[in-house]
Amino acid sequence: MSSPARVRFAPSPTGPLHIGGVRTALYNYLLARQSGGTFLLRIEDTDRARYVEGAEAYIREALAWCGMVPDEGPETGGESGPYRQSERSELYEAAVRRLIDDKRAYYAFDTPETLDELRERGETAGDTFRYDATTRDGLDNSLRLSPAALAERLASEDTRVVRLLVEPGEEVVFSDTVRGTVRFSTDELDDKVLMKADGLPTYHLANVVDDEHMRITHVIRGEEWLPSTAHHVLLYRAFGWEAKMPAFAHLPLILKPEGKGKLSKRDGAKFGLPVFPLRWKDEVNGETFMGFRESGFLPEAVVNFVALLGWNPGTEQEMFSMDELIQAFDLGRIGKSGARFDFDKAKWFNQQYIMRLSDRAFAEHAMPVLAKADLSGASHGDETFVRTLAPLMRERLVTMHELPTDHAYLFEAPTSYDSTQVAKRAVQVTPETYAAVATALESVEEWRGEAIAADVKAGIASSGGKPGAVLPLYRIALTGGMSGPDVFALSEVLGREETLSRWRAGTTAFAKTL
RNA sequence: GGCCCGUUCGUCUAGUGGUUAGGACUUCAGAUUUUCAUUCUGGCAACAGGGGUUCAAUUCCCCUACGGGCUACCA
Repeated sequence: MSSPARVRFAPSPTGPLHIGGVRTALYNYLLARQSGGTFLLRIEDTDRARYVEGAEAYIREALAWCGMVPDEGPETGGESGPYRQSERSELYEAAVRRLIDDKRAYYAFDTPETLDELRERGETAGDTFRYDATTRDGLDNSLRLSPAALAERLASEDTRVVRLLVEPGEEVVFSDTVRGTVRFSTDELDDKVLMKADGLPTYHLANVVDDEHMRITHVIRGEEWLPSTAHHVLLYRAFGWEAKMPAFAHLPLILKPEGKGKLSKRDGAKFGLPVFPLRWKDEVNGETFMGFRESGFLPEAVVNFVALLGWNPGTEQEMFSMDELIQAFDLGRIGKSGARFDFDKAKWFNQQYIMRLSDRAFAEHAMPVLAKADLSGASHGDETFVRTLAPLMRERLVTMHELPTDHAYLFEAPTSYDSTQVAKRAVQVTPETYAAVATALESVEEWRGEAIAADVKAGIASSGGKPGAVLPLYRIALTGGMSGPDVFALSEVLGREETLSRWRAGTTAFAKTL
């Protein structure tokens, strides 16, 4: 076991956390738990324009649902707080001042419009404009200003940003736990903005400063950050923190179920599947995105599924509890290539977890789903009743959602019958047999599956009926169709009265079809 | 376009300088279940292409192709 890791999950509250974010959080969490370390949540809310109300609460709830409660964070507090970047401004200001004093950063007064224009012009000329050693001298920044001129400029109303001074001709080399040695030439790196015109830091600055101040040991994040890691290394270097820089691990991205590109929130609607842990409603345009939770998924299944997207233990084990994941997880075994989001596999995991639920847990998971379902009668609100359903239903549900939809007959009498099946069987059955079955049901001594089966079959035989025709009808009378659990076990949980009532209603209807 | 990263069955992946290239999902067939599901058995199905290095490459190197990411005063 390694020394205690201090890791952070650092989302930006610009919307709901999608499944890729869940995985990033999970890997951080696993490393923390495995090493006896600390998992912190840091909210990177430095972009005021994209800030979304409710996103932070969503993130917290999603993490909690998945069983990952941060040890430190905006809610829980901790020794490294505050945990929202918007509340840490002094730290960034001090850091930036230090960089400027050390001539590792400078003020730039160029307006966004000027820069846009330069970029556009570059594009038409066939090359890319970059704010760097080759261009900075011709731009509006403090590098060539005398101290007096700069002071005057700073006192003015002009907007200004602070940029990192990147020296050309150097090589930035760092080691990534997933990718190995990665190299960048500073010739390719631009003078990244560190402090925006609104006085808030950019991701790059805030991230490095916070990771240092929070004594983060491992930065585990998505692959989209790999290119900018070069800048981050430069920042660590500029601050003199390079020796205690955290280890980096850049995770491969999660790709769309089909087609090209990384998974996006639109893919949920496009493919009719959830890509978020929890449902999310966009308050601005009213759009709703489905969540795994609301789609009837168990958090354990989602965690298990997501854990194996890009990581594997090297054994053939696929089912992992959180504790087992903590035991088995290994940063070094994370794959390098992007993993496609395979919803079929997610469903399979869910089915596996539902099968392993105790009767009680089954009912606990089913109740909220049933409460929202449009079902008549009261049985679906009766937890004791729902618990008796567990042994019959556990092995035939992929998600809990199917309980009130595909298996509504558990809670209410069927409103229609599978007519082709009925037509095929009803001609082979006499009214005497229908009556004999009803009598048998009435006289079953002990209302239990085996006894019901024995008596019903005896009734059919005594009336000269064919079991092969009657039994399917018995099922149809109870459920409306041809699928579902063992009919006699079902009869048992439904109770004598309900079973009889459905049988009578069914046989009446069957007789009419002749 | 530039930079960086990647490429084993349809999908997630294991794996090795010499293997019948393994597992899981999906799918197909069969058995069990007078239903469905589960379970079991079996089948289809992969080392992107081209050059090297080597007695031997899926494995090591190079190139190409393809895929992905980044290229914002967004993260």
